[in-house]
Amino acid sequence: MELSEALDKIRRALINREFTIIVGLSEVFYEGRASSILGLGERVIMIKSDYSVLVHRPTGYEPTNWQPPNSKIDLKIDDDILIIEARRTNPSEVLTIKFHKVYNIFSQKLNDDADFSMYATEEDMKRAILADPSIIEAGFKPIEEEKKLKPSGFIDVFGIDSSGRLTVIELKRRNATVEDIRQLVEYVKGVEREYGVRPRAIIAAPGVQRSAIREMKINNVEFKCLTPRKSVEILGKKHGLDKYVGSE
Amino acid sequence: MELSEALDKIRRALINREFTIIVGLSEVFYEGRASSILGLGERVIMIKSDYSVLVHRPTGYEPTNWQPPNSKIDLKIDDDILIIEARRTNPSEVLTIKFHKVYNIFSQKLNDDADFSMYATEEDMKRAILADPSIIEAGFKPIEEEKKLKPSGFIDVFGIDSSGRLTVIELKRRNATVEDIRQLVEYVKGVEREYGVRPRAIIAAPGVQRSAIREMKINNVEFKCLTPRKSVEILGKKHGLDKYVGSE
DNA sequence: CCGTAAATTTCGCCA
DNA sequence: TGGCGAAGTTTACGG
Repeated sequence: MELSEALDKIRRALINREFTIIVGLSEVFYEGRASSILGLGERVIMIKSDYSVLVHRPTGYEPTNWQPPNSKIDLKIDDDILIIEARRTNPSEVLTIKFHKVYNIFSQKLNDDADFSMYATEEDMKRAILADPSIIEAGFKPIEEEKKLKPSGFIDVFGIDSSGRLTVIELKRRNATVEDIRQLVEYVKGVEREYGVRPRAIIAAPGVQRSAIREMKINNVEFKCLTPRKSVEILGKKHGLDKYVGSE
Repeated sequence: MELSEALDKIRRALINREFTIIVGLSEVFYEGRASSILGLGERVIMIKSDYSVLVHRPTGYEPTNWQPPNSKIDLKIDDDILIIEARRTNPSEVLTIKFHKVYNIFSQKLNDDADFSMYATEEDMKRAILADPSIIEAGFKPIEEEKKLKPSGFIDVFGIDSSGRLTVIELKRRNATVEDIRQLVEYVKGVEREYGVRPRAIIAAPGVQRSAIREMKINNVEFKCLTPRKSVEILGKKHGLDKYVGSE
């Protein structure tokens, strides 16, 4: 495709805030928080209607380079090269894409107002505990969620156990790491500063990494197995899902 | 576009491991580590040559749904709906895209063997200190990089200061947070366990968050201002890399 | 705006 | 393969 024709097409598409996809042979440069250079190769560039820019190579989940929404996009042709420059400020960053060849351009105004719902998040685990505190243990009573601690941090679930002892619960939707345990221990210290008594500490997660177990023993952290999936079942959302997705 | 024609096109493209882009009206379902439902809307689906799948809405950096490389992709038409199913195992996850309409399909084999180079990373900061330890302070001598600690963790740079005192340096390419300071303090404790003496602790970063300053004072953590950009400059003077950086 | 933490984080390194 | 930590992390939700 002629580069001048490509430039016109892209310019029109951007003015109309169309979803724009450019396929071609390009080099990519980035300068901002870091710097990067991507040599000449065939790849796909997407410019979305919010003026975010993504550079995708033929493999991998992540874009190699990008610019977030509301970037300022400039187009020009220089020395038979189509240059797309996407700038943002704060932090000041510039993404420069140099197309040596443009194979194909697609652009279209896309309409997408659909709801996106995600289940089996850490938030669902918290809601399950609040809905049925006995899944932690019999007699557990939540006092507060997202309790703010003095210097910094938020306790996921703060409550009292059946013997009236203050209890700090940290939730993780994946196996807990040593870092997660340290975070929980910091919360324990925060509660101790505020109340003058050392609370129980419970990590509620699907599992615990080996290295974290050591840290748990040292700091008297208890483990309660709780998975995101189980939490969703407790919340009774499973039915809403499996009419769409076959359960096996 | 006829869905049967679309299916044929996509099937051929996948067999040939072409970069495939499908634009149309779709619903998206995900079931695996979590679950999600995305209602009917116009969006762009990319299937890369490594069989990774990305679902992009008209705005935002992130794909709303995806499947990583090497997913198993099945196509079928059911009730006048084109269904693309991408499965992976370990963890078991399935992404289901239901196209009610397909507006456009692009597919092409893309060739991209280019090098990707990133500068001004945390790794560059470490290399800069090893190349010129005086940027930490006069007389500083690195002993070890990425020193492994007993229970867990790696010290970025481990060394001795001009008075012979053990020194632990934690690097951050961005302003240090209270979590970063706590991580550093854990490393200090690890060194104390191993050597029986409490080392100096230095956080080397462009800056420090307000809340982190409190944590630094409590734990006697020192701050040394070092930016990724400055580090690259130092490396450039020593190794002639500056022809890549700052050339605009 | 900063601060805090989640995320289907992903990715890369290394044992 | 699993643990460990960085990332131009991004995104969301507070104050």
